[in-house]
Amino acid sequence: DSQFAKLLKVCSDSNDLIKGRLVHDQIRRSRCHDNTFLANLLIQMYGKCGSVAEATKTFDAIPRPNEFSCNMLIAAYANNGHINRAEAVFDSMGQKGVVSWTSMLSGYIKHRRIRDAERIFHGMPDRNLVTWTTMLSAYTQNGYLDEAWCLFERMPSCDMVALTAMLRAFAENGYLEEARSIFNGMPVQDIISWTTMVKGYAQAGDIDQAQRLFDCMPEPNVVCWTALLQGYGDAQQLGSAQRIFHEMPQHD
RNA sequence: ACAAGGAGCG
Repeated sequence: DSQFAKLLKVCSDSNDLIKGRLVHDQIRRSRCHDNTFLANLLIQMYGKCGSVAEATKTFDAIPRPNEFSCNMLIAAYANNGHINRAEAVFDSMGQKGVVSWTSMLSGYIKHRRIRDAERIFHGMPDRNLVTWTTMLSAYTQNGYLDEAWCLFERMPSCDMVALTAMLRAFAENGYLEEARSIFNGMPVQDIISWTTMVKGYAQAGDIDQAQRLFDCMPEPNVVCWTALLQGYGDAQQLGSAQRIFHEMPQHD
């Protein structure tokens, strides 16, 4: 059954509904057919693949759904435009943990219901780092830089995810120095924060600074290369873009 | 063992 779990995660990650259904068939015919753990992963897989009907059916077939089952279903609904159904699941839960609350928060944000998100955020019994960062992303992804910074300053703790979200918000709004100071203040920069900073310079039109930072990167991956390439494209420096394209390790 | 938050193209 850990093999099934691995297969289902691959299907989820690659949005492969066809393969996911095949795995589901295999599970049904195996002796793990009543395994709640696997059923939960099936809900997740169907949700990621956009099949709300099958996610619902799988959930309904679980004799005793646990908190994971409910949270997977909430996410499946919220991510596929059924916020009202997500609410119904949420309301039906007896004990609502911080993950359930945060999943609903995330659902409202994906529907751009920022006011509802704020209401949930302030009304929650508990908030953890993910909750705070989810609320932060509501602001950063919708152009509320002041609100984002205000929330960021009040966060009890933060990590790479929160720092990178804030870094991007500064960069996108033209505050490159503030973005850079977050970048420099990170305990250790990872590939995503590097790419976000490079992209920030490129978007601001400072392609030279983007290139300089890129040159300092320990191990640029294809995402970083593409971001830089796009920066040269936007800057109309097609010669440099071509050079970058040929310098890329795997240019396909 | 499984759930919620951060990067480019598609």
